[in-house]
Amino acid sequence: MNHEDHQEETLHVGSGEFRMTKQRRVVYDVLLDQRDHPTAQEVYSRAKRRMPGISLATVYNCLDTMAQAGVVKQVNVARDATRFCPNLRPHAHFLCARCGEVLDVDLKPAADATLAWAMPDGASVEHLEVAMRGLCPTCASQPAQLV
Amino acid sequence: MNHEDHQEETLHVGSGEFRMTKQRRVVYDVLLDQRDHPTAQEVYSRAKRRMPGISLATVYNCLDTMAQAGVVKQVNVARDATRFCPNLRPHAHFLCARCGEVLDVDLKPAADATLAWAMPDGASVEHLEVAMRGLCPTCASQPAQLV
DNA sequence: ATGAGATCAAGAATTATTCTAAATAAGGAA
DNA sequence: TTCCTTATTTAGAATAATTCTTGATCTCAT
Repeated sequence: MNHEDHQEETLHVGSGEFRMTKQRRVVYDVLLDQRDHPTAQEVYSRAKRRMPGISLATVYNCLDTMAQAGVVKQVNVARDATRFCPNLRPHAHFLCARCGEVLDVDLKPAADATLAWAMPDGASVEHLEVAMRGLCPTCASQPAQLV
Repeated sequence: MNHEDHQEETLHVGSGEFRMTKQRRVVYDVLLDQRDHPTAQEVYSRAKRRMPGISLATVYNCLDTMAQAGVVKQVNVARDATRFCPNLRPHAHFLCARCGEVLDVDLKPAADATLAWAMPDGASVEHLEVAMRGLCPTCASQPAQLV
């Protein structure tokens, strides 16, 4: 008998644990295959190409579940929709004001991102999110836009 | 003739310039008087006590205008409503996961917050927003919550 | 005083996200 | 297998923050 179509794996990563269902697999693969920090809507569009019946609610559920489990990260660089990324290294995000692209910016080896900040004595930081805006290398080297 | 009631001042601060109208004055004073990073709704509630006729749309407009002008900062620590603060020093924000309070965290003197990050070559950073979550000193020193 | 442009008010519209309820799928036990 | 319990998915309604629209009002310079 052939198990391949129905077998699921249970993943233990980060803080949580969750079943890798078909839908979650698709959503996760979407994030892995094109690492451009898509929004939930964008993930939904891409996921539908692979699994036409998938629903937007499910995409939200999957992203949420995986974010809880620590398998993907939620990214907020602007005030619009939350974006998602499967990069688990400690990193910041850089939104290019001209082209709109979102880049990962790695933490330098052995660096401590909180070091520059005068943390209140006794505070414990569990989570850090760094959002930068500016011009990406490509756009910065381009002549100023005439519009 | 008495000018006091109608006279306006024009402020030149940061990048922009704007007229300090009665409504903007009220909104700005609300931010100055209680520096707890209120949301637009919260600013609206407080502003109405001083100027009952003010509208929510106007509060949004005022906050937006002043943010553009660089007189207040928009703060995004969680995914919920944007908060506002009149602190113009370079600083990060710390959201206490237990009590919900938002604290300002100053940049250490002469420190560079981007130093810890491996910025792509040639990128120019115009804006940096740092959001931390964890336990504030008060909550961290409290015994663990039973519930 | 007057006219142009900025600002304000009220409510409708938009949009991201969450919630609800019912249907389906999965894993374990007999 | 077959039955049972629980988790997941789905579709659409509900929520909530924010933006937009329109007409009224205010300000400033003339």
